[in-house]
Amino acid sequence: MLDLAVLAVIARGETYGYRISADLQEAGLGSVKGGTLYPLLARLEETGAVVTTWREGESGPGRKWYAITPEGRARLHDDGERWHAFASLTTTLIPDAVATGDPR
Amino acid sequence: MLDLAVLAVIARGETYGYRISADLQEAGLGSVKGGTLYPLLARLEETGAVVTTWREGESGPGRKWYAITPEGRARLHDDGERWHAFASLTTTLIPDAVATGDPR
DNA sequence: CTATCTAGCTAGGAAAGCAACCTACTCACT
DNA sequence: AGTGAGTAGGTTGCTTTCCTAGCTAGATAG
Repeated sequence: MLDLAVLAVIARGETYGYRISADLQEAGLGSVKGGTLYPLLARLEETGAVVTTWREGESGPGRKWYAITPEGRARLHDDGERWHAFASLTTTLIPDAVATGDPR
Repeated sequence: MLDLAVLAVIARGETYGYRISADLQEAGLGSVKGGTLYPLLARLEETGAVVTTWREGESGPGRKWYAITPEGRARLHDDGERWHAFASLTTTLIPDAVATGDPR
């Protein structure tokens, strides 16, 4: 699922790992740790959802830039819909149950 | 997360493992396997979210009935809200990104 | 008497996340 | 000159979760 969120961030424009982490945090998804993010990004690259280019930093260390591919965009679209369907299902199932037997 | 869905099903009324599995399937969450469900139910019981009573079957094998506790209901309420918030965040993040750069 | 359905459970392995740690570069302050 | 903070990338090892596969056992149908 996090894969999807990261892919969504990359889809908004070419970016790099450290900033993706900051963006996710800002979006309210909490701090995604390095041990989570970098293996995840490597998976996205392996499966062809993104491509990377290394660029030396004018100031600070070099950055690995990630750009989404057409395959990545297709995956974002499809998995996004499946995620949406799943989220809808659960968010109806759960409050229903809370209401059903809630004796307050 | 599945914990939450199972807890939601139990909250609708006392039930047993095999039927929970069928209910989840019917709800559209796919078939939850025994190797997933029974350890999960054991966790729910260990953490006090549910209590169990064993009843011999009039027809067929005995069944272990699961009933939700007040603690379980509180957890369903709290975790349900957190899940809802999370689902809302992601479902806005993802279609936004799909729309942003979609060049069809 | 075997097959199938109901019902519960275990064992083993794969995947994902997390905490902790490491490298390396830049800049500011001391 | 040295220390610390911030930026940026990465690895290692642990734990949890889920799945596949299998087991036990009662009831029922062929």
